[in-house]
Amino acid sequence: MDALGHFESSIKERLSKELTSLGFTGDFTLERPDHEMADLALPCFQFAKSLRKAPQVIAKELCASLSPDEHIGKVWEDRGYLNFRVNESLLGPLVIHEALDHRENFGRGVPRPGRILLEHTSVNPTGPIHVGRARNPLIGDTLARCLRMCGHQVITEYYVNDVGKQVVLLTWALAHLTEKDVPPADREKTDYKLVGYYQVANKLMESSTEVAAEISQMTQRFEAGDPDTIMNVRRTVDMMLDGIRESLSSINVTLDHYTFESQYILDGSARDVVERLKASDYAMVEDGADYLNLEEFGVHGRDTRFFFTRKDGTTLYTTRDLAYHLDKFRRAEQLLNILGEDQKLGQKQLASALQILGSERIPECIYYSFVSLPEGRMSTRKGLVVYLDDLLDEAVERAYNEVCTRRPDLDDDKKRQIAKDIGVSAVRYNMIRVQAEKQLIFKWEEALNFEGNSAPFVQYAHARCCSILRKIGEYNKQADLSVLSDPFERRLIWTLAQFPEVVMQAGEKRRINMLPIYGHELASALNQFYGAVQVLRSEHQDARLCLVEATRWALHNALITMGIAAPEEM
RNA sequence: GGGCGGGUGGCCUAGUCUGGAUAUGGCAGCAGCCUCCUAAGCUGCAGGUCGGGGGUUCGAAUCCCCCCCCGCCCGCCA
Repeated sequence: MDALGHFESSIKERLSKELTSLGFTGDFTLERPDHEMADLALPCFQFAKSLRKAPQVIAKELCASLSPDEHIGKVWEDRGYLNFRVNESLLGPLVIHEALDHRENFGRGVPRPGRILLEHTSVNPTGPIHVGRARNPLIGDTLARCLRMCGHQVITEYYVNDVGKQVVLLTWALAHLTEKDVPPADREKTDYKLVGYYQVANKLMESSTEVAAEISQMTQRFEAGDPDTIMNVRRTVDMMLDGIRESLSSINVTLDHYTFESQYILDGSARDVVERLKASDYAMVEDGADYLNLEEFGVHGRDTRFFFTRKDGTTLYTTRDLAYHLDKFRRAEQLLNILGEDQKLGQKQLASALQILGSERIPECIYYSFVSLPEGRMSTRKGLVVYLDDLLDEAVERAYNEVCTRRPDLDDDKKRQIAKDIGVSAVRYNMIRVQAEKQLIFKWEEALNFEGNSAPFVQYAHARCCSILRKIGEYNKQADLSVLSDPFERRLIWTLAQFPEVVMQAGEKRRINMLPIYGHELASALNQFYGAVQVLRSEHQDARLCLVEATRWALHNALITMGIAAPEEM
């Protein structure tokens, strides 16, 4: 357990004893109020009824029976609350040494059993990734980092949609068209180039019955499981994926595995799912097409019918997704999916079908709302779209201009490196700082914010720590830390002490937006300390250096957990 | 029509699961702070019917009911 946890549980235990002797048994809440007020607080209103005493009286009685000890620094009563100040002469040294000893691992949880397979991104490989879709990899990658920091073993995976008319059409296009048939691409990247081929082929298919027939035949061969056709399409998709991977990599997202949907046609497991579902009590047939009746599973109205084959007997996307989930459960104990909010019904149906198939586990899903533009929903066809690559370029360029005006002393390579660290991070931070369910309207000025609640703000605080530490070189890490007692130092220590708990909560509750919130809070505490307290050449230099370095590690680790660079200079 | 999710100062947002003290920050605005460890910073001011209405409670942004607004879904597509 982390330092703060020891304090909290010790105080809670003592309270529990005192409450029992007053006649109260059961659970109670101990809260962390605003730090100005107290470190921990016990609202005594919750005991008033069963003890038949006024809250103020209870608080006073508890206060009288509790004296400061190893963990309690101060205890007092205030309008029905029992307030605590933790024993700061113990907490400070404990937390600071914890950070100084563990450095990159400060805040890391103990290893936990069981593998988590986290599926994220999984965008259809039909074109470059746009900012609407980018929310998925950013949430997924950040959650993966966070869970790993918590001590979990996490495998990340992209489920590649290489089945369907769109990708077949694209494959046809690559076989029958050349560069001169298509308009020039916006970028020298495969995902941009392929879009032109797709558009031209799509027009051809609409105007020519011959082309349409060829594509239809290809699709049929594909669904019949013809290995050559499937591998051919897969090669096309892989080209598209190269471009997507490049974009993901530029925002610091990489995935462990890519699983192709067509695999479940090739290996017959989608067929197995069909056979097993057909044999179930919930299976029905309409006009040759099979479906499940999910009325018993709480799926209402028209949605109760969940089709898993076409009338020609071929499998559907959802059937293959079932095979995929059964496969995933063979590879991991726990499944996590990051999905757009449009997938909710499908996942409900999928979970029901998994139960029918006898699976004891279902995936846990995290849904996010779509990112739209002020003009409306993003649409490639309407040209209402902002590509991730363009956003990143713009962010890095703006960051470069900022670096040039602020740090003319640096050489150009250094400036470019810092610009990249800052620009990319600003975009990442802004996407993950808002809870996933909230709908997001993309605005350039917000996405490129470098001040206030932003990545550069947190990075800047980290760079400030590094700058101080760089100037001093060696210092005495065994300095007496009890001298750290002014309000800014105490505030910083208190915030620092929260870090392990924040990582744990962010991971376990799947609320990664706690990370940027905390990062901002810690950076803010450091900046206030920095403005008010002299470190170098001060009376308490070494003790303060310990605090600065401890803060440096917490900031560093918070940034890395968010997938954000932690530059030592900016 | 049904289901799910969101609604918090001009704008963005935390807190809602697990009810508690003056509702968290940021942006924009106004007023200050660089002979001193990086001013991407700091200090101060101003700005709020927590969508609306009922209810439960000693106490509601938080729980329950009704309503309003916004988003998403309701294909033998993927």
